[in-house]
Amino acid sequence: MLKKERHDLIMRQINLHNRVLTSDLVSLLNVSEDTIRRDLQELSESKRLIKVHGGALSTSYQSSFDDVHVYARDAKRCIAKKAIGLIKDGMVILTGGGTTLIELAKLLPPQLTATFFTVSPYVAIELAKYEKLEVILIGGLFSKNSQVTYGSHVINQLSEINADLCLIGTSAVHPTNGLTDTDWEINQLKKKMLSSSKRAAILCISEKLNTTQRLKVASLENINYLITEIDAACTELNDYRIKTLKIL
Amino acid sequence: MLKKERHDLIMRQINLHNRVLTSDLVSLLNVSEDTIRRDLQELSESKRLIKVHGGALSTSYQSSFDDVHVYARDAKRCIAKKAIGLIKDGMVILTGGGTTLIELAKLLPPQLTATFFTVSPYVAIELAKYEKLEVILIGGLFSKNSQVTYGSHVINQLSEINADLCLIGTSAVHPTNGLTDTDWEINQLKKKMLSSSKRAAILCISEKLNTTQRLKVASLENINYLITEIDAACTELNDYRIKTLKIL
DNA sequence: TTAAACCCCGCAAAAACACGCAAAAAAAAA
DNA sequence: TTTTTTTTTGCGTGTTTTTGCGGGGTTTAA
Repeated sequence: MLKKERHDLIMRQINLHNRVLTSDLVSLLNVSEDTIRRDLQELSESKRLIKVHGGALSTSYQSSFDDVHVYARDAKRCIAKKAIGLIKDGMVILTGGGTTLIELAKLLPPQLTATFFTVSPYVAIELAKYEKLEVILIGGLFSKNSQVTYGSHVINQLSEINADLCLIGTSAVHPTNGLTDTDWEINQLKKKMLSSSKRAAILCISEKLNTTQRLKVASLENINYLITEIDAACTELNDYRIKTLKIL
Repeated sequence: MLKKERHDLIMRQINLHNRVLTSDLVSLLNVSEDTIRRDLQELSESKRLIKVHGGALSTSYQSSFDDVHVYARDAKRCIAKKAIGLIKDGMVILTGGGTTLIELAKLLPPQLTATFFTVSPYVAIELAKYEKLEVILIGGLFSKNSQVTYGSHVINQLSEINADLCLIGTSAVHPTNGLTDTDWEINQLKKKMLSSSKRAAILCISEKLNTTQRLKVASLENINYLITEIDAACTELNDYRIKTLKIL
């Protein structure tokens, strides 16, 4: 059999089943493991599949949301990196949705071992790319606006969770008004998320500082970390310097 | 033999089998390897075939590489359209994951009003684009392989659901072995999904017909609809014609 | 911890290939 | 027809590609 044909058959298997085991290919194609491994290596190098221990995966799933334009991506990445500094091996993390959290999910250290609960399918999909993470997607009604799960079912499940750290984005932060939002259901959700975690970090690009929305989620006193893309020492953040809130 | 005749014979072989081995041509035409190699070289230069190590391929041999991301997409869309025919306003639908289901989610009629339960974040994201659909993402552990939620928590939630129609893809279908799969957890999940619905439809591209994987999900008797991209009257499907199974 | 499965690396044999050369064949010219 | 020229072919030789195997390391699951 020609090598190209073999590659073709392998790709067929991958496209058919989304994943394939090296051992299955060995018996299917009647060649040695080494040959299969070398084939997978090559196909992997040309990005036609993703090689993993014991076999290979389809690329089709992995590349769905990569090239979406993200507003202020650099700022969000900067925030994400700071937030990642809070995450240690073995922690249980609870995350909300939003582009900043998705960026964060893309920038985690590859060898991190942790448990992530999230209400965002997008975040879950990104987190699932890390071998060592346990990812739990909290289920419930799916919000068309916020693209997260919400509603009583989600709230119920959050009651059973006690995370080490909660990471959420926000619509608005204000020195006296604290954390505010526009949507009542999302508001409820964030409140519950905060109460389901020992510590909470707010990820917030600087232009949302000093703004207020209609519905209050939490006071600054209930938050442990405020993370923006600007330097923690910057005077712009002076109004937020209270004892219980660490600015990163 | 004239060179031109040889070339014609080589092309005939190529057109006949889509591929040819150098060694086969040597014994077929009783000339030296070098001659064959030179012929293939020439034919390749005039783009009549594609030369590869060990032989040559037809130019019309489209490797599945060329359309990795859209592999069998047409087939899947065809299947999706047939499956959509089963969906009526007001129904409660339960869906699994997989590319076919994602295609289906993209092709729904815009004004459909229905409730969708799904274990796939991808499907949920697509469904959320329809104004009139209620989308419930069933939460739980998120499978890195299958990209769906799974595990006991999912199973528990499925216990509380009684859908009108369950739509799932499959790894393999066989006339006697029925529905089979490779992953134990996904296996459990599919079993439960089937039992959580009044009717069940299997979405399956024809290449998966007559194949079997390690673990049994269900017999054909437990399935109500088998949907492939090929015509329902096609003889290829004869082995699947049992009273309780409608082929679309 | 151990056993099994998986992976990586380098080697060596076999297969495939490339290139020059000269004989053979074909074509062209005398 | 004979001679010359061109083309084609097969062979020898050396190179590259492919493949299986052994040894040894790593990962995984019990």
